[in-house]
Amino acid sequence: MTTTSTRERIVRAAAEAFQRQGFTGTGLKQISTESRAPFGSLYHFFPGGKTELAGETLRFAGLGYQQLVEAVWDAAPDVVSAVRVVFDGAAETLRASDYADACPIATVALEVASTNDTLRAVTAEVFDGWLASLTARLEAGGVPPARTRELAMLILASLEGGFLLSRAAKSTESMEAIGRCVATTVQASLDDAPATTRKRRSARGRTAGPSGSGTG
Amino acid sequence: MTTTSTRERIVRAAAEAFQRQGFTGTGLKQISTESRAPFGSLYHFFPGGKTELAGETLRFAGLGYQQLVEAVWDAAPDVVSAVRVVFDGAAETLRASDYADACPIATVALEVASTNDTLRAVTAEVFDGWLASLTARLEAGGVPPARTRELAMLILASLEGGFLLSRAAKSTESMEAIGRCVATTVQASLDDAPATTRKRRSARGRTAGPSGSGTG
DNA sequence: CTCTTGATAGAACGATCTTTCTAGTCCACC
DNA sequence: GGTGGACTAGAAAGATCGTTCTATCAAGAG
Repeated sequence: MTTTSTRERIVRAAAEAFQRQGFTGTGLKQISTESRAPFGSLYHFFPGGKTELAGETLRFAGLGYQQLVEAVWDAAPDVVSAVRVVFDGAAETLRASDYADACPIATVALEVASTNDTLRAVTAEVFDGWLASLTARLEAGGVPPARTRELAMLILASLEGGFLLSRAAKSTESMEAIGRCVATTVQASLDDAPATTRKRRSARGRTAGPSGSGTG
Repeated sequence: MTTTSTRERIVRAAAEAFQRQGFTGTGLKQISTESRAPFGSLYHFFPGGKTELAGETLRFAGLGYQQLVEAVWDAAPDVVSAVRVVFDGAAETLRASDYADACPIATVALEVASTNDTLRAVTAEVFDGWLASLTARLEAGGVPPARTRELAMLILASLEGGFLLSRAAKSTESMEAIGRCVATTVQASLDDAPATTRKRRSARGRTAGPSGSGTG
């Protein structure tokens, strides 16, 4: 209990702080306070200091967000409505948190891209994981294999860009509009596919139903 | 000469530093050193301190990037190739700068979104200007007015997301793939348009020519 | 000439940052 | 039942941060 508890509280508090204030904008003292962990414990669990803590935090938050998106995606009846639900969910999260909760690693990723190669590599790993997850789901949903990876990149980039624009404007208009555009593009990739490659769960006229079933 | 020189050197040095290291990651001392401006001059020209300097820097860099994109866009023969050229140009800039030069305000925008409402509002203004510029150019290029704004949002968000993914991965693969996807989507919006609304400069089979003419 | 004003130049200040270090506490295990 | 290792707790150190302050300089106005 104790073993996971303090360490996990630190990582969770760090994830939240890094997400909202970035890497350099977050002090270890704040993490110590908000996690109710003694200051010395930070360096006990993460001897590598702030960089090691941030690395672990990015992996933790990255995996958590991936699982969240996967749960929402897999509950949707087809890839097109999955895209819609993911973007609408992102918009809802933004609204509910007053535009504080967005991508847990994008802010840090941009900050460290040119200043800390260790952390940059971690963010690249996380994004790669997300892309692999999206690519697999697109292919399972009937998107032609030749297009799954570039569409996964489009979805992820648009989502990240949507977070950026929505947070700046304090409005989810862009996130919702972008979601519609991307959903249309994914739909088009299904229409282009030869009929033989289409699989179940492709969207044919049916609109997104309520996402009642699934992992929740 | 002297009047603009020091002040402008400060803003330019700040723009570069903020772009690469973010807001909290950049110290005033560094800006003073790299601009070869006396430290006192920073507070002479920007009595509001770091926030005022950052605000001016964001507006300056935002306008500069807008004009750069507009020049590239307007040199293209149609909207679809304009999108391609913009994304390819972004990829080229990333490569040429070893993934340091990307969007001049995205990093700061994410950093300050939840911590500094003054600067957040400035970033929102800049993005609004970019969106207005893109929207006008899409409409002039024959995109149905009902879709220009959401497509402008898609283009901008995808470009920003492309910068994020490309910088993290130190590869322009994503930027290029995303550009192709977005170009296809814009093309589709032209195909959907009733023939009467199509204007000159719409892409019909012709591919992107050399971008010889224009503002340069 | 003096006075004024915009700009230069950097010292000083208090706060905060990351890292390191030294104790003290708790508990499992020999 | 004492001993070792994991964890707690926070002080100390050394650097850097943003801001403020004073002093100097250059040049045009009266």
